[in-house]
Amino acid sequence: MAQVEQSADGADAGRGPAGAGRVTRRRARTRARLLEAAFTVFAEKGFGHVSIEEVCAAAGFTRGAFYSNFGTLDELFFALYQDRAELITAQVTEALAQRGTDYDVGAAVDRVTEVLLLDRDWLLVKTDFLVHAARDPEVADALLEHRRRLREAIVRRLAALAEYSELPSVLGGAEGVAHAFIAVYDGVTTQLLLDQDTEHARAWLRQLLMALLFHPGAPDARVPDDRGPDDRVR
Amino acid sequence: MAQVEQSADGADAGRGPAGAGRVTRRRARTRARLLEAAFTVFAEKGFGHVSIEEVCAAAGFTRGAFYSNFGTLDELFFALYQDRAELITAQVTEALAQRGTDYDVGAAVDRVTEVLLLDRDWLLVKTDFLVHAARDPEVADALLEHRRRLREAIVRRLAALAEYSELPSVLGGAEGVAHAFIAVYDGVTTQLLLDQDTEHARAWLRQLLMALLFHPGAPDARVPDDRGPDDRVR
DNA sequence: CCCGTTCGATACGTTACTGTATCGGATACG
DNA sequence: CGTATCCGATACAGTAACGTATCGAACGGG
Repeated sequence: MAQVEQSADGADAGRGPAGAGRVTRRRARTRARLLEAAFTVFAEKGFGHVSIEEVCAAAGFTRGAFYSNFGTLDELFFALYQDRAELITAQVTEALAQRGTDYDVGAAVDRVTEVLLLDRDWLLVKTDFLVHAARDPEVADALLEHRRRLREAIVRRLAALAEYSELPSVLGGAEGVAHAFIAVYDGVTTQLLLDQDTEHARAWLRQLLMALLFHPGAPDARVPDDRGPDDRVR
Repeated sequence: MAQVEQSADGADAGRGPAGAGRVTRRRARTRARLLEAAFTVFAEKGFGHVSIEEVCAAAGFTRGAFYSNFGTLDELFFALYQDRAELITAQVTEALAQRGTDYDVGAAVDRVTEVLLLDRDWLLVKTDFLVHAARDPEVADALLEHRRRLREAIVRRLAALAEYSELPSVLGGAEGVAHAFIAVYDGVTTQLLLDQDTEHARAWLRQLLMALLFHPGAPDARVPDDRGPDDRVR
């Protein structure tokens, strides 16, 4: 399914005879309510077991409101993910940025895991979205882009850290470490979705990240090739 | 949804007035064909966007065959996962076991990643199942049990390895390393689902596993608590 | 305060899929 | 080879959700 509509503000995705949409205020509110309701319903039942009607009912609307704002459920899901992902990215970036008081990575790691693992509903929706993206290249691109931004934030922080502490070379510098971080995060998320033990997941994630970070750069460790890990679609 | 039916052979899950089911031969064949078809269809569209009719059509049956063998789509999905998971577990166990010629972990790692990352369809279905399990404790238990078996196989291999090479203590011995392996595997899987680059994923997984494995056990690395990672549901 | 525009509710026809009940052919067994 | 049983196909009724077209009310600019 094509996911166009990256107009500046992101509103006016539905139909609208307006070529250049007149904004309107109420519209934005109902749209927001729909997204909010969709988040709840998706988290509870999972995308794919949710009907348009259900979302509308949860938001206190009828389908009329939906079709006025979106074309398909996919489109709504996409918008929903974009919104939330942007939020998370901002939070993580901020958590990584605030290093006024301490140069201790541990604290930064804690702040980030807090943001990333706290909301189970978000993890559920995010995973649903992953499954969705895995079958649609356009959606996958959006998700990869989101991950790229997150990774960049991490890389920036790592670069700062590298000034006084060496990064493990086995993984290929800051980029590699950031990649590893995200992989580990994804892995811990998977486990958390199953055992529902947030505290344990956070502790475990912290442990893994620290282990990766303070891996003494054994120069002779066998690496399969010298190509740095990056995102390449197809 | 309750997932009972763990009768010895696994057949006779549908209805059947037979208290102790007469096996029958044809039944098993159609059941297998249904599962096979379901796998394909699920991989392509994702569970949740698949109707009973679709599965039946793909298998060359009508719904009569389905309702004779299963009660719900969930039930079929569960059976499907069980079958495949068992297969994978066996393959991995075997890949880990065959160490006659070499004591090089690298080779073992390669064999395992081969099994685990080769089949994209399986990854898709598996992730779908994860999403499903995340919302149903009974299903989650089954998945966790599968992961436990996999982990055990890894632990056995690591124990053998530990005889002549020390394992990193930061992660908490063989159990911890095995946990970390699985986390990393899950993480790489996520990335692979998005970028579709199997070769890269395998190389990257290998690199991460090796890094974890040969992490010199820095004894003073901060660990959040001394509790070893394990599976606790709820 | 008024009027044109926009938005969401309502009504309607349509479709896809469900679950059950029944039937005829295949199957296993003596 | 005959027969009781099993199993999958078929027919049927019912339902939930879809997408559209239309209408009245809220909205916001003048």
